[in-house]
Amino acid sequence: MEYQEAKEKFINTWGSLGTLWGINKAMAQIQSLLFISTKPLSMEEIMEELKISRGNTSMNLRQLMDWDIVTKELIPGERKEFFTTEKDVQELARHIAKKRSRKEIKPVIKVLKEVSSIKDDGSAKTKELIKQTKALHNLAETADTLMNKIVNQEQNWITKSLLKLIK
Amino acid sequence: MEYQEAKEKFINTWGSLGTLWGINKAMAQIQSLLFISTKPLSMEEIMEELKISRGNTSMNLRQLMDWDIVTKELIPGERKEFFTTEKDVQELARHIAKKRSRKEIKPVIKVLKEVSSIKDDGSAKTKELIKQTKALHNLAETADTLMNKIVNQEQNWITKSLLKLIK
DNA sequence: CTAAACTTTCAGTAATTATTGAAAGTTTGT
DNA sequence: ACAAACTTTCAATAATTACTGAAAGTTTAG
Repeated sequence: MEYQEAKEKFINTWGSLGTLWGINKAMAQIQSLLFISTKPLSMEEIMEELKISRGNTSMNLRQLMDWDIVTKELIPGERKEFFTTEKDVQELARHIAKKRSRKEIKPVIKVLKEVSSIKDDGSAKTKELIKQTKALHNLAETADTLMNKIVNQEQNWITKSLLKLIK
Repeated sequence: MEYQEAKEKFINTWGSLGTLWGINKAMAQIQSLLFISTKPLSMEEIMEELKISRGNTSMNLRQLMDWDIVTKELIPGERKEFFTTEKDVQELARHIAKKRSRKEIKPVIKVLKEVSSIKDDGSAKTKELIKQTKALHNLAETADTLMNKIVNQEQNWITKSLLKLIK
């Protein structure tokens, strides 16, 4: 496989994976393009490479910056803006986990807590609702905590020793 | 909050979470309905409760069964089919993790391996592609392994001791 | 201050994904 | 074997989500 083919394969695969997990394709592709680029890229270059419009590029770059995954790079003497992505996969994972945890998981955990805290009126239906949402609340909280801890670099020794332990 | 309100809140929240993570709403809602039900439900009952069509119900039930999350229950004397979901959250998580790992993560890991194995032609671009996809491959494999191990009940003692360790 | 160089916004449109409903298919009791 | 009771399939349609392109906005150099 040649460079160009490998590059396209990577960008496409990453794009489809994104789609499957609720991340839009263009966003995933822009990120992956930056991820393997040797230098910061301008909007022009991204548009050209991925064959997407200016508007689309702009909006998705913004969201990537909002996720703290992509940053603007100002190159002296250049008027255009250039973009880079976090190149360290650990950091990358950390940012994504943090964002999705805060914006998606935590609110659900909150609802689970509320629902599982309704007054037990003694009926079987209510008992079941409480029991099951409690279990789910517990699982969600555990998974969320675990994910955040694992992905947090300061505690990285845990990950390492852990992996040795269970692999 | 009364039972009915709590129930609706739970089903809706779960449905939206599903959507966010690439699982369709009806599917997530059917599962959550069964999850808090005290008895197996018929297609009729599910349709009625969630206000969705027969076709939609049928297709999503099939997919849930395909994921081994929902099973048909044959009730003696009844001609209709009834459905139940796995009630144990650990089991539930295990089934979902297993399925998504096999169908979505593993294929991506394979591509990452291929791409990161291209011949190094000495150019900076190629070197970067190889380096970055290798790092990603490594992360993806680690995360996938970890998730599967954690979620696998046989090794559950690990999860427990792990949680004590890091919480 | 002005114009060129660039970025953002957003209404309109396209693409994708989910849902319906009715016809076709299947199973079961008699 | 027949028909009632039920489920599945799938073409049509609706709903959602993503993308475009051009107008509006912003920044910078002179």
